[in-house]
Amino acid sequence: MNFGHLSMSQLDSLACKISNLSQLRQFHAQLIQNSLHHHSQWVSLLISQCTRLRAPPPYTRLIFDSTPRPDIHVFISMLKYYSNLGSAHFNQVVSLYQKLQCCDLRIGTFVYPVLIKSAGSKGIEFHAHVLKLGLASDPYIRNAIMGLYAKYGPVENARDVFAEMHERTLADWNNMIFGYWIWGNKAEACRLFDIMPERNVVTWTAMVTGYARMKDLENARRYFDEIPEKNVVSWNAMLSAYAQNRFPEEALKLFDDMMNSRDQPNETTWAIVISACSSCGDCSLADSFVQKLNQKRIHLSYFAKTALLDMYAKRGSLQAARQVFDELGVSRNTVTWNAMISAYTRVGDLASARELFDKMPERDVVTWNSMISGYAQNGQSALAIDLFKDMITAADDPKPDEVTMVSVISACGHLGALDIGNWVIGIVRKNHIKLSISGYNSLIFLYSKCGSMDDAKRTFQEMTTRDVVSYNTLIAGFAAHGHGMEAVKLLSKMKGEFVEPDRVTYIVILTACSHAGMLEEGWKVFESIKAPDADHYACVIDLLGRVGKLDEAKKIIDDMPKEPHAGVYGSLLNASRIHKRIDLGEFAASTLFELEPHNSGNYILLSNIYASAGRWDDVVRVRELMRKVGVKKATGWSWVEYKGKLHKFIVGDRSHERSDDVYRLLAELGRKMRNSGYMADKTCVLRDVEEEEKEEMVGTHSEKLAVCFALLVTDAEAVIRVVKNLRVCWDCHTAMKMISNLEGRKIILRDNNRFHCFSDGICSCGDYW
DNA sequence: CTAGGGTTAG
Repeated sequence: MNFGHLSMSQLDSLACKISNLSQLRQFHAQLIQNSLHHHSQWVSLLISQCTRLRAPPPYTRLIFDSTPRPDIHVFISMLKYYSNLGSAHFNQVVSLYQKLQCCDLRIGTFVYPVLIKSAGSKGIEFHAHVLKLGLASDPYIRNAIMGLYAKYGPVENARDVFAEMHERTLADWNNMIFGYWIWGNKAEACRLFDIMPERNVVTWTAMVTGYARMKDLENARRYFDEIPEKNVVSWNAMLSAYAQNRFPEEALKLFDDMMNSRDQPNETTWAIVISACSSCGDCSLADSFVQKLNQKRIHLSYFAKTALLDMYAKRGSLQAARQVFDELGVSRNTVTWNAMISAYTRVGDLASARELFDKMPERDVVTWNSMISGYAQNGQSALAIDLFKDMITAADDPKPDEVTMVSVISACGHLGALDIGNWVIGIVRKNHIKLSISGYNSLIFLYSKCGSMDDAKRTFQEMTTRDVVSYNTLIAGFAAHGHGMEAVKLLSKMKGEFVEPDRVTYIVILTACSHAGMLEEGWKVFESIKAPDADHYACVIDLLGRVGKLDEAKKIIDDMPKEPHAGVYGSLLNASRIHKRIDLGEFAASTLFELEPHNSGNYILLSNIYASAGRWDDVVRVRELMRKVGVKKATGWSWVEYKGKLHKFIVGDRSHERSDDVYRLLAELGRKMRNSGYMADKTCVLRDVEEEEKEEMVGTHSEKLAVCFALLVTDAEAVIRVVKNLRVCWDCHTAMKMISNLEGRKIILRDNNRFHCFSDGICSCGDYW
């Protein structure tokens, strides 16, 4: 195609026929080829097509930036483009405005409404600006400002501007109604609806979305059915009302009605329908839709394709998701990238997620949150915190929001990093981030995991509304500290406040009872569970097993209505170790070797049972079995927080800068221990991984390294807080008692199970006697 | 009117 001999009006009608992005790109290429891209009118036309086709921001911006001398129409079409995107691109808009001022163009007042609308939630920042310019009384500017306050609040400002208006357009009424609904003022919205001089389909649709927002689907439907002349938007509003309120089946039923009406679905419709399928969990239905769309050769917008991507990702078809992502090419926007990143983190592929994260052209809060929570949820708390630090130091990047903070606070909790946690809480305060229930829950988690139960309780009490997670988290904290009674009390408190316990509640309550040795209370709770699952059985086996009722425990396993899983036999094996029951230990272990042959813990437990009975041949046999199967003893990390940094240690690792001092102190402590009569106990065998450290005391476990580091750097009054990511074993526990006694220090060790408070050679936990 | 991110248990 050659544009050279086409007239302007011919080109214009050609541009309006463009129906997708690749055609747009061809058109663009043709303009460049014919050197027409220097002409503002063509650029402006091109950008309006970008708006119509919802082209991605980087592409559209590229078109704008490649224009040597944009005129006012190019600026306006670019601003309109941003205002149509819906999400705020404030920085871009500001830079456009600055550029506009530099361009020595005559700026008419008609620019300001567009400018205000295009800046999204931050458009209000232009309010002061237009006041300063003395333009605030311009009717069009007033409309824009009113609409903005209606959308982003405070809605009172919108009301005031609305009240002072001399002439109100239908759009003003609609905006005001829309604003009242956004801010939850149903009464005012309905009042305006009743008194307004005329209504159009937008008005009715605003009522539908308003009621949907209040989750009042019946009224939403009532208004929907009354709409005199529906359009696609009304249908879409009702469809998404169903989809977002978890009635995907209703949505799909309505979609059928829509197909039989004179309104045909548009791209938005497809986005809603696809996400409805995705939340339905009905893969085959979604597939049949996609098939139908392909057959009819219906073009899906990048919006709908992002929904499709997410649907594939949530169902676990990562390749399909990636294919959609790749096909989107230049049409990808931030949301597409974000959806793909979270698709990867969901399956634990952090490397692929990070690769995309680093490659992305523009990152928003959700991008950062996806990556940070990706790390946090895959056990990489330290990386989550590091990335958060990057986020707040990066100049151009978005400010953290509540979701960010929830992930980061939780990460600090997992690490037991209270100093870093407090620093994070300081950032929450400084940035005036309002915490919701989840935010408070993460605080309770942080405090519980750091041993500050008073703060955890205080946070819990400060909450005006608590959900089941609030209770579960605090109960889990009590469980880890051995506070069984407080846990049980909370269970009745939550019932009194009509918060329904869920399966996690029962797990944490049973754990609490078990740790506190509260057999009767625990049993009562277990019996009250309506449909106990295998996890609950594992807890109750642990409860019985710890107090020595192993035969009863075994009988319960035999009579279980459901198939017992590894956790159930694990509880039995552990109890067999505590009570030296070789018969049951062998039974449990042999089952476990079949269920999870690569879990080294089971082999270690069994060999410890044999060792405690002096059956060394069997110990050797288990060790050989491990070698044959190819399992190695798991090695765990331990760390201490010192001066806002985590100092991590692991068996055999000497990379820490104070390692030489640490090992020297360790040797010295070992000598002191032997002199005071401590003998390496033979019950802790299978210490192969620690062979290299034979010369030191009983194997050098990571927690001993961490404690020695803390002894070196902290003063004598400070409490030493160590966190280990595995369960502390018996001989190390004994060593901790000795160290606390020898050094006269209080040591708090949190393993992945519970708290151990050592002082004067005694530990608070009742686990190792 | 539409797509993406968060808390708890063993």
